[in-house]
Amino acid sequence: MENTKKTTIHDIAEKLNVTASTVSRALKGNPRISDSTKKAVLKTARELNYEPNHIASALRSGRTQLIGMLVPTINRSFFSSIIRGVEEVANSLDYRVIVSQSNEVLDNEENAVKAFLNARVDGIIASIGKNTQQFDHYKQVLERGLPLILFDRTTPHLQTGQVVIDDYQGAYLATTHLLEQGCRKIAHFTTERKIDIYKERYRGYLNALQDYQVKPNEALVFSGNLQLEDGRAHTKALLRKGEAFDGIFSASDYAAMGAMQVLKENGLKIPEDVALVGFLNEPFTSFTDPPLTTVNQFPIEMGHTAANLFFHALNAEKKKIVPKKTVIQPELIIRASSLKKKP
Amino acid sequence: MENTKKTTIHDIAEKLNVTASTVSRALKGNPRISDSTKKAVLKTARELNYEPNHIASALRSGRTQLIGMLVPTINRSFFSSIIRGVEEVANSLDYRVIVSQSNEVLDNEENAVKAFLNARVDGIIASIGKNTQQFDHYKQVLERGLPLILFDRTTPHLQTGQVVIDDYQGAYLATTHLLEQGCRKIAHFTTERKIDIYKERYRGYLNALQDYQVKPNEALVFSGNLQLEDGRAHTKALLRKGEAFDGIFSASDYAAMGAMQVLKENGLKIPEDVALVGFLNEPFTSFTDPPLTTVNQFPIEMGHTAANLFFHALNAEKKKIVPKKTVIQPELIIRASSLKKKP
DNA sequence: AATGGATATGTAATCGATTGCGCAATTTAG
DNA sequence: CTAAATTGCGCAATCGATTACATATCCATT
Repeated sequence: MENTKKTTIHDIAEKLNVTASTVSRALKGNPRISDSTKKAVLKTARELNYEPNHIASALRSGRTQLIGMLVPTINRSFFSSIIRGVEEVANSLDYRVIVSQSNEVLDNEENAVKAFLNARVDGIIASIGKNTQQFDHYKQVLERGLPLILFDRTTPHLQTGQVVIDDYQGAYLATTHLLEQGCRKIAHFTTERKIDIYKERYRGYLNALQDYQVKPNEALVFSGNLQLEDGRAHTKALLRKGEAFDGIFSASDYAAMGAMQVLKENGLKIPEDVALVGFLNEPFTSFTDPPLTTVNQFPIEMGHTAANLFFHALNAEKKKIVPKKTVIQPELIIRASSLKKKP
Repeated sequence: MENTKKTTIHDIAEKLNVTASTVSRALKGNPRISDSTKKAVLKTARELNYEPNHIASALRSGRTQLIGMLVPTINRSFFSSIIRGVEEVANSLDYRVIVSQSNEVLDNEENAVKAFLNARVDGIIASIGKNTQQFDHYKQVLERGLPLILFDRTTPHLQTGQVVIDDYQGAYLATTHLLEQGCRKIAHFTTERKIDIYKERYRGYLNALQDYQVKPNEALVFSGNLQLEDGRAHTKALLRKGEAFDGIFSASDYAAMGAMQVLKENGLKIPEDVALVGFLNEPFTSFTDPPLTTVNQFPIEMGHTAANLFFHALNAEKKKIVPKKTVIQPELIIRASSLKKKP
């Protein structure tokens, strides 16, 4: 209904016999404009159902109020929760979030960043691909002076804001918990991937063992892709080898789930025979039987933090702030899969 | 490196001694430009590392290459998968996707739509809130002549493109499957919500019973919010009442999960004593014990379809096309929770 | 009365690309 | 060989808001 034409500041200006610049200033609360005209402008703006054209504003001012957000996979709980967290903060500040996914492919990653830049986003929040070793596309972002915040999957090759959880601590908590439950032969599922987070989890595992005077056993450490099938294969290998084990700390919930399946198929009791701990708090972990003990990464909070860092960097602009790195402390969610001693 | 200044079509024009309009046309492949100048333009564009400014283009042309996507909750598997599907198609056509979430709150929904319009998106793909009964904000989108595609949660109050799954058929398949497994006293978990999809599932349930000459029993139908706790409560109520039942078809996986928990807690065997079928194919359903039979809604494909409808509507523009409604056929995923007869 | 300084608003360029209109130059038709 | 059509490109306005700079008015100061 009403006019199909959108009203612009010129329409308001005409109606009030002032110029568009006055209207623009009035709408922005410029102190050089008298209160009376400000009021009048606001009033007719409302009457004419004025809505600012962000595109025109963006062209002139160079600020689009858009954040480009790049994740490996949109439809994975961890990432979609982070998107949610970012969206919540961005929305409250009248910013909007463009999402793209890389599917862990460098080419997609580069194209997405380029598309973001062409869309003239005000900055980028991203988690880098598993196999990405080349960071020129991100460097371009920084060279343009745009804020870049990395989360979860970060790299030391980029001097910029980062949000990660303390993977070491998460793994340490998980392993310590197994040790406290009486486990002494604890297997670990990890990956060869050159991502720091898995190295950190491995380190946490080793240090926990050390702190309990348990000698690490290389035969209990398995490397793969941390998917369900990997967990199944590792567990079968463990059983086949006859290597004694009474606990498994998997760096991924999926692999832990694979272990749970194979253990149950072989008539082993969880946690009595083998206690099990995963990592990431995937939504399914509370629904397994027994429910899976895991490490919560607080993804929504991670999204909030990433967004806050983003806006901090955005406001600092040229002031050359030192890139901030925020480390979120994980939480061990203890469920039945590892709880031998009833409290 | 290089210039910090972005190169524009004017820079290219200057270097070639032509005007910006010629450059613009050349880049767009306008047939009125000779092949030789086109080649020259392309060449220097590459040399100068030219990247088009979408904002400027958007202001003049009125097309932003942006799609506003509104979902109730970003971090739910069903919705994030649809976002993924939309993003895939949009990306391949050089469109970008802005996401927002309503959290099922009308106010958020209205604000998100308004924000999309202010960002001058080329159209909107949305799933309406559970409690939304007021559609003026969507009508404004249509009045502006922008494409609006609704998915999953739709309404007859809006004449526009829609993508839904055949909820009736999904429920019919599910219930028929239980009947074929020998169940005759099948409970149903549903909701009072005024959303068509649940009514359709109820209808599918009833019709399947009818086709098998099973008389519906009102005492076996439970209405709630379809969350885990609701499923638990309904199942406990069933057991308490002593109402005999040998199967449950839940309109949600979460409620089905609640049922599974309570049944197991009460020493009942699944599927021998009670066969169980859910709806939605939540990721956790394959990890429960026993794995949960459920109905696949093909969310990624639904996203693809929504995006395709969107672009169809976008290209049709003023040609006043009849709003298309696409119905996706669901698939029953049969797992151990309902499989009494081993095939 | 002349000068200075606020205060309030106007002028016009600008952001970068797009596009209707116009006009040469060249080709084709008759 | 001239008129008409086509080809290739320039001119300039435009999208809507922003902003550096200029200007006008009014009051206060000396």
